[in-house]
Amino acid sequence: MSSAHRPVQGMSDITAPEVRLWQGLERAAGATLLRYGFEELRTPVVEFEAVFTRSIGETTDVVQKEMYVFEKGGRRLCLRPEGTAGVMRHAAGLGPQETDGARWYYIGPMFRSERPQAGRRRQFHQLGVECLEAPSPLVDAEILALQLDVFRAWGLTDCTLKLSTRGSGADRAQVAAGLREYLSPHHGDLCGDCQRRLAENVLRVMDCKNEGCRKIVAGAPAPTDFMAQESRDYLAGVTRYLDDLGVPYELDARLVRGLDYYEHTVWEIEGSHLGAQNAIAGGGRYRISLGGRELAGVGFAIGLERVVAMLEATGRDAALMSDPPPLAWLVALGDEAQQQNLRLMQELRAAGVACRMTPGGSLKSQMRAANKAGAAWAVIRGDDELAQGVATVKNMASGEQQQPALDRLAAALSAAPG
RNA sequence: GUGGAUAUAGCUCAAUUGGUUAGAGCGCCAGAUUGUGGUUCUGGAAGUUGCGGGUUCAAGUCCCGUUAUCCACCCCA
Repeated sequence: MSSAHRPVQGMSDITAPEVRLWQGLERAAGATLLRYGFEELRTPVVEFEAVFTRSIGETTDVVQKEMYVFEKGGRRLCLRPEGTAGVMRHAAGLGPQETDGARWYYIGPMFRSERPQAGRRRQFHQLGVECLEAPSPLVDAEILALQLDVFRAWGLTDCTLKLSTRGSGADRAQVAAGLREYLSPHHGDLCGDCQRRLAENVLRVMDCKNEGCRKIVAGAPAPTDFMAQESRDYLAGVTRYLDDLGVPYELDARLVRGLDYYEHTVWEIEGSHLGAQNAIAGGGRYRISLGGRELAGVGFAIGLERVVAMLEATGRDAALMSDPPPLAWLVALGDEAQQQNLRLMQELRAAGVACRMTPGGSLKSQMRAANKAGAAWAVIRGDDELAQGVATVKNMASGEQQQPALDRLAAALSAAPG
């Protein structure tokens, strides 16, 4: 395996038959999203670096060490590491009457320069939605219901919704200060990572897998204890609507969302059969200032590689894949038949029949090619057929043969193979 | 960015304490009395053992470096 024919580290080709699963995912999700009034928005993969640094946060790992940044024409550009910021960049260029109540979804590749592992690629794909309606627990609940509806459309019902709140911008400082106050006396007992987190991102300490840290964290006050009543009421509103809709969820005060723009409702969806990276989606309410406009919305992003992995691990991938149409394989005996088959093949395609041919070779090798490709029919023509104006049609599964006239050939091949 | 494991034919894997020309299964290609695929039989092609150095009479095997893959950490979908 030389590097000449290998993709870049952490990026991969998606080939048949798996690519048909990807097509099925898009189809099923698109149908669900349309019922919620979402339109697709396709934004560029390349954006100005500032689009992300300003919204995701200068100090986040995504910005500091994971973005593919480059300079072109004196401008700092980058490959998008996530979808929300680009959509908000688009929205910032519109007037309020165009963004108010806007509902967009996107699907496409994102790029983060991390070390690949199970469920983590440098180029990965997300399906996300952004909803710019006026902030309300009702909208948050609806978007959560939508997300689970998308998963249901994919046949994924064994997912766990973990829900929490980040509070308002003002709350965040209170939470961080409150948790630091509790954790600081235990500084020496925390793991090395957590000693660093204590200064940089206290919430992450709550999420640590280390045994000793977990014990300390177990006695810690909940982040919500440091939030304003208003923020707690907002979360209570979301859960009330979720209860009403019969949407199951788990409140998880230790849930951490890494990007700066989140406020209030945040969530994560955990899948199964996935290894260490078991979150298949994340979302929340956010507030982003770009181009002089402040935009508030709620949305989520689904990691499609992880969804694909889960579908494949649980054997539910086949249900989403549409079978390719029955294939007719044109087989020629002799140059004259070969030449006429090319024209016949185009006529059959125009009539809606999927077909291919082998550009030469013995009858046996052409038949072998037909079999290898999984063709439903072999359409054989030699001097006899040309003279009689017919084609010999062999059903590859049953071995049965018939000889329809050429004007009835397309009809014969459109019928389901026996 | 850090750590562990791995790297031999298209694929999955062998190859004794370092010892002839690196093998097998599957797959691929061709043939088995003139125009028929799959099963069977016969034959064939296919490898700079990831790459580069080193040790040795001798390296797929030992040592160093490097690249990639897988897994985990940090972080995140």
